[in-house]
Amino acid sequence: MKKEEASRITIKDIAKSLNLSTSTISRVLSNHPAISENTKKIVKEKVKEMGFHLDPIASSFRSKKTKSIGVICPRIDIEFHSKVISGIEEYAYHRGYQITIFQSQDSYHREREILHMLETSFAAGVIICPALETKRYDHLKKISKSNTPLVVYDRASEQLKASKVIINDFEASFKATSHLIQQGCKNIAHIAGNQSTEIFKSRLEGFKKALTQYHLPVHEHLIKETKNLSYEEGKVVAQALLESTPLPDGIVCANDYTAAAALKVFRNNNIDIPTQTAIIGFSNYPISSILEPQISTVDDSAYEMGLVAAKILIQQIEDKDMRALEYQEVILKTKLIIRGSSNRN
Amino acid sequence: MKKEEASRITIKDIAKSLNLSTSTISRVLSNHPAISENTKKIVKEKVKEMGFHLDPIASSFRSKKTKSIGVICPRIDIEFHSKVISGIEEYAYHRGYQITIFQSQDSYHREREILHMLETSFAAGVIICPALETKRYDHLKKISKSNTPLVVYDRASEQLKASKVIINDFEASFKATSHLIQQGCKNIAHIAGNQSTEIFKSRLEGFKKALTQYHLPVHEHLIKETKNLSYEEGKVVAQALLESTPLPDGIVCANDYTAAAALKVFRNNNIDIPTQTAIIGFSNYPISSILEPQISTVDDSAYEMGLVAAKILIQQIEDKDMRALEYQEVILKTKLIIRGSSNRN
DNA sequence: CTGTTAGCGCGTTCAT
DNA sequence: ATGAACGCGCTAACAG
Repeated sequence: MKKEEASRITIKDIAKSLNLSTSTISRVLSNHPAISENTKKIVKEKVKEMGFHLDPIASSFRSKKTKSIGVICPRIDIEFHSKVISGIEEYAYHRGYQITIFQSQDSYHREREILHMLETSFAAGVIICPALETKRYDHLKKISKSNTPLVVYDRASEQLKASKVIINDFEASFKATSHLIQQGCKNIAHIAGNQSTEIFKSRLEGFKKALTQYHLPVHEHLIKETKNLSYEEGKVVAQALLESTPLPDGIVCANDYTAAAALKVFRNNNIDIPTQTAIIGFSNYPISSILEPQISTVDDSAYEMGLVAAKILIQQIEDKDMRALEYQEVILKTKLIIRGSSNRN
Repeated sequence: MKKEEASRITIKDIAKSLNLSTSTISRVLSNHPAISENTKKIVKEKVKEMGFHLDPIASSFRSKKTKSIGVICPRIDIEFHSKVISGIEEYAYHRGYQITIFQSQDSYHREREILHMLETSFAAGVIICPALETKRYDHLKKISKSNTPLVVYDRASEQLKASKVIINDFEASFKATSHLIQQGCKNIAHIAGNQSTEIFKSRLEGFKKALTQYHLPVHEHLIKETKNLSYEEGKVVAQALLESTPLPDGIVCANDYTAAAALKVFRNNNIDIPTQTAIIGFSNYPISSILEPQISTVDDSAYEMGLVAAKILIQQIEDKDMRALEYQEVILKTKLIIRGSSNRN
């Protein structure tokens, strides 16, 4: 009695049962052009009949290529990143790629470690939002030089020459500020993010630019920097703003948590929003549409950012012509969402 | 002139440079017992000196084992799941595992497809929160039988015999309801989740049990089922509750979005929260602590759920004794978080 | 258009 | 305690 090995069906098995060579099977399975329509059909039928699937590991081993995209973000459970990743996964899935996710926890060291791992495991490509701690970019350049396509999203330093998907934070903030000015605000404050991060610098710059453009003075004491734009920090700085005279009649916040905090602190002190002070946030988080009044904000296109990041990455992976390019930058549209907290009409 | 191939260093290279065989190197690298302390030391030094790393693909190819955990969830950008995944990643990372993430989009078909993929790519294990559509579990049983450890989290049907990490939804809801009763509520409503999902059924059951335990009547017209517990749906059913007489003096909501909606609708109609109507939510989402008054809720230990899921999965992967077990269930503690929306003292 | 041949880098016998 | 030799399943020259 032969022992019935319940072992995996291989390319060899179909080759044998069809009196063809393994290479032919392999070629059919990888859509090689030089294959007759007829054998193509026969092979595909047999493959289905026998329920065969390529062993992806063996395949990667041989070709030194995988279908796996490494994604590195600071933390997965931050709304913005989870939306981006959702977009990446959705696009990648339909293109037959898997995504492997890592959290840098905003640590430069951990980020390097992960990148090194990805390099030695033949990741098809890497999508990354650099850690806050990251100020040098040689590890990114290194993986890029090792012929692994790289796309950076959101926090993309200008020093870093690599493909990027970003929003125009400067312009978004400029638009938000201009909107408040158009609502009649003349003494506008800004709750800013950590100024060691470029996107928050840009938001501050956009804010200032709008003021000067409309010939309004920039008051440094109305610009409050925070460490991480948390709700709690927001309350502290909002309290400080509340005590400045004259009272700011508008606040541009670098995210929705601080906007929510400002809204709460001001309302608790009987300042009417938006007539006495108008408020606008940034990111379009769920809370912004749940609070009363709803908070105006800038939609940051997070899901779309992930979609596009995956798209240009896969383009670079699959299209050799694209590899010739140094890099490409995609700037996504942002959308001003005007709600009760700033609408005086 | 020799061509300097910048090719990967292999186990062979260190073998040669040390006059040892490749098997010895391999053994050192996998902590084989039958190796002298001395050669162990020598090899390890050389490995470090040459900056060598095992090729994980070749290694997987040979051993039919990977260090990759497949994670399937409905959507990544739902707060609960992003927290769970964050916990999984954190634990897995420190144990040397990578996580590959998929979204089922609550589709049974897509879930099957992913699972099949995972099976043919030798995933070390799988962590899954089944899709809403999933009513049959043969695909899960199949992968489990194929010797791939499986852990289910959150939505774990009782029919499904597999390792699980869950919270006791029944008890959590019971506690939440009891709390309202202790605050003096006697005519309590429930905004329920989709009753085709077990966890939401359990929350409804826990709600009913608390009422009967305290000898309060269960009024069916005060139980409002929703499709997906969205904020918008919450507003609709809250409006309906507002119009019922007598007015409910307490509302137990199956999540925080509907609790936020109830809060808003009731307050807009000048019902004082919590004195006229007390409200409690479920999940401890950020909004619950930002609204005014803050919403009482039940913390669902999402991050910890991920941590534990990864832990018991890796245990089953690495410890053969654990494989002998049919399965294990872990029930996590939930914590009642009492805030302004229900605290009448 | 198709077959033949030769490994990829590693883990694992079976020797010694 | 160590080495020699084999082959996992597949792809990619090179032929023909």
